[in-house]
Amino acid sequence: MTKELPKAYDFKDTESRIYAMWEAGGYFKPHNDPNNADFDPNVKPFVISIPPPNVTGELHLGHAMFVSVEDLMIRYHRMKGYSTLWVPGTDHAGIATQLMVERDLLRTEEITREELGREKFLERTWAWKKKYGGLITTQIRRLGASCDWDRERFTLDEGLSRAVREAFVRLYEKGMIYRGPRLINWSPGLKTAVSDLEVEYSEEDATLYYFKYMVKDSDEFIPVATIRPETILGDTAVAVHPEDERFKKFIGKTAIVPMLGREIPVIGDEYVSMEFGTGALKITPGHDPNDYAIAHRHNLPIISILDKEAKVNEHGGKYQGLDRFEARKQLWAEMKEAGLVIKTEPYRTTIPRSQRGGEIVEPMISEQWFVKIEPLAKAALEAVKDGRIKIVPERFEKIYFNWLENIKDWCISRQLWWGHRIPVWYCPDGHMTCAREDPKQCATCGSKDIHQDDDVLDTWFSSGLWPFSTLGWPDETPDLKYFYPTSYMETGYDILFFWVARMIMSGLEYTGVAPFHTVYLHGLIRDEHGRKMSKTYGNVIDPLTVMDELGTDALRFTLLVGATPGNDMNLSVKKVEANRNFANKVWNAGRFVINAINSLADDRPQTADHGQWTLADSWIWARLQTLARDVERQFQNFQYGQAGQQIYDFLWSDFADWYVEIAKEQMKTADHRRQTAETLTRVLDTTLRLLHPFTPFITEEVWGHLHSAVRESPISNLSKDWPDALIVAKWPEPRDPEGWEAEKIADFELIQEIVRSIRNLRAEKNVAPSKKIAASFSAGAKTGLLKAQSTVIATLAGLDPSQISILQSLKEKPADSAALVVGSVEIYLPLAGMADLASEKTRLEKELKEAESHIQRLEKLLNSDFAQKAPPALVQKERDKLAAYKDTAEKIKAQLR
RNA sequence: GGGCGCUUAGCUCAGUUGGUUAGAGCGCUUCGUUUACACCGAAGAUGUCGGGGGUUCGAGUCCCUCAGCGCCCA
Repeated sequence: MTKELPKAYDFKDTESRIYAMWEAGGYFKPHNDPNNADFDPNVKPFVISIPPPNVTGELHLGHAMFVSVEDLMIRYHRMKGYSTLWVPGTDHAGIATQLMVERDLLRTEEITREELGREKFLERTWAWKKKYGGLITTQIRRLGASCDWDRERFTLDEGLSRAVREAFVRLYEKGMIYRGPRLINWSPGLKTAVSDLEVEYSEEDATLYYFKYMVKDSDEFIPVATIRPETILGDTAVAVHPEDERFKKFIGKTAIVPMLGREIPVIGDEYVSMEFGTGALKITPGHDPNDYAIAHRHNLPIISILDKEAKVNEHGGKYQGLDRFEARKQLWAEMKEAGLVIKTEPYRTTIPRSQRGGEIVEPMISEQWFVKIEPLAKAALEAVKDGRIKIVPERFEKIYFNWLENIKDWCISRQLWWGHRIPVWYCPDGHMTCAREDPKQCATCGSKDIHQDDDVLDTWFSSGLWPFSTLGWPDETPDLKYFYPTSYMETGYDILFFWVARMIMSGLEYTGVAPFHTVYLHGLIRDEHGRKMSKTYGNVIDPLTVMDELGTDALRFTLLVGATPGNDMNLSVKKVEANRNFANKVWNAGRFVINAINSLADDRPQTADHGQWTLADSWIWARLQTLARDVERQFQNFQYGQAGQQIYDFLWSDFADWYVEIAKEQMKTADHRRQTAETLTRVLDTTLRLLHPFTPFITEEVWGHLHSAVRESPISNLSKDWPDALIVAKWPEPRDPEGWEAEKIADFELIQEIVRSIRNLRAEKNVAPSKKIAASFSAGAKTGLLKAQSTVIATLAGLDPSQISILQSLKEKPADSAALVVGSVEIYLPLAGMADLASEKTRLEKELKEAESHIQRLEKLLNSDFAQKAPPALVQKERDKLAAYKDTAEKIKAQLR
């Protein structure tokens, strides 16, 4: 006998213990490991690489989301028998981590990274990583993540760094990487270039400044408008539309840059819109992408007027040294004095801001490294177009195509210290040496005086290699050979371009195959009213707090069931609470079943073998099989939320509310005790298996108790092929119906309807729940069924079993009784004194009206084209319904007479 | 400017080959402490499925259109 389980599920006591048990049991490791002697290459693997979180980050709901979904995918496939591997790891997150350490240095030691020096700073950052790097993985464990921690990777590990180096050198050797001065997005706050993706555009209030571009040797001027007056200092032309009657006479003339006096040409270009602004455009190729393109067409010089901190440089004349915004103010004031100003007006426009720091990004000419992206993008496009990779939900494929079709070369160098340093060395003559191993001398001239490029690579360059670099690439390791390509890539749609697209490009380029065959994208999590969670707004939900208060399973179930693929979800603690209650329901259903099993050992009479299956037994079994089929289908279609909801409904409504209540009665009879315990066991076992990927802790815990109870019981044969832990139990495979199910379900549903209508009437008439009442049934064709189920009906509807009469028909209707009509069954409840005749009449009239409205509706339907054109089975179904309503109506009418 | 998504009960949302009385959780009303569970049980109320048009025997579901909200790209 096991000892009594507590009334409420205690997740605090359970979760860490269960996780430790799983990990110690080696269940997170693929059962078929290519590094072991007994490896079988024919066993199918299922592999996910984790989206590596920032190594120094802290758990947020985005992490909780992807861990929940991926763990569900992993557990499902593990139970299905795949050799399942989930590769965990973390990302060095260049900018974010460096900023964190810099901030800390400034706060604690009032020292900048420049003052400290590169080497020392990197030492500090590694120390920081050591200190905080384990936090996020610990938190991911708390979510129940069943990843193979022995295979954990970090993007700056030796192996992964080698992969980065290899990837860079290969591209370099193929001529797909180049270095040069180009117009890039410069983040003055971070003092580094950032890629196009790292710039966000926001619509803001700005000012449009109108001023005069004086034409040389004349009093005439061309009016020009700009948002950024300070860029006037870098103008190298004024452009007008060649057809513009107002200005075309100036084409070929010379204009004078305000305050600097520099002479620049007036050019004609069709890019200029005659309607917009003044119709004339100042051209600043050093600080505007469109102007940059125009400058190329017209061979204009390019002047850069800002330095790395976005202060005006030596090209800005007297404004040198001023911050860009300060320069704007001062220049404008002085232009006003010089009579060059026309007007200013408020203007709404899009402002480019740094995704990280939030400050305004400055387009600037700068020497950077780029990847020629077109051939890579083309291959990545093909892989999705021809179906080698499928994106779920499908609509994101369009978004993916659109991005790749318009992609520009990728700026991969960053002026940071924390990251993979660019593997290129320069000698004094400017020769470049790009090598897999650190070179000792220049490959061109042999000079020993070489130094490595100071820049590091974009963090996403290394994340792009993640699915294969984590498996050992570029070495042909057993892991790489067996587990690559991986199976699903699961992540948020917000990094479709940043990460997913780049992984696809890299995978195809370096390994020749798509790195995964399915991309599953989940949505973002918002607060309960759909607002973005933000610290300033104070609506952030901390997953750790939620787990502390309501349990991991409740959080996971909420995230999994509340979301549809690719759609954002609104989360509230209330929802998690509801699912905490569900966990408790699972616990108590389990407790009931275990008690039932344990009770088989007592000395109450029971048959050794099970008797005839009862209607309830058959019904719950049929329902369970339907559930298994539905869940399987939903999993195949990535409809995890739907699957979870159905399991929830089955367990709570069908199993707990109906079957368990009936089982209590069945357990009292010698003939049925044993089979009832068996059915309870089988159904709970299967349900726990189906539920396990959603709520792994509670299911494992309950299943463990169930397992030991069964093992020590007279029905121990049921568990003979159960494994040691649910996590590796066999997934319930769907089976085809055997043919008997529909009838049993229909019969049981009639019983349910009868019970409900009796309960309803009792409630309406305020009959005390404890009061057992008599009942007469006129059951017609259902007499046999009702007789067989009279105990069930009596128990559930609060009838006195000794005062039930079930007959084909009643000669006359019992006096002083309230009548109920359920289909063709009439029920009489002697409620003398409780039910007055007048209200009885009203109630029956209401029911009659309802039945008649159905009759009307169905007759109309069946007289329409529906009868000819709809599938015959469906038509028959409606005909049957009509017959039933007619029967019901007749019986009610008889009552009213 | 282009594209995508959302609009279903008071709130938050499900609803995938179109099948005929539209579901859940929370909230609300009434009753109940029966030996799995009050983190519970029983009963109940609540919807012109954003508006309009179309296809169809049949539309929350497909098509067109309009409106509001949100996101992505330029």
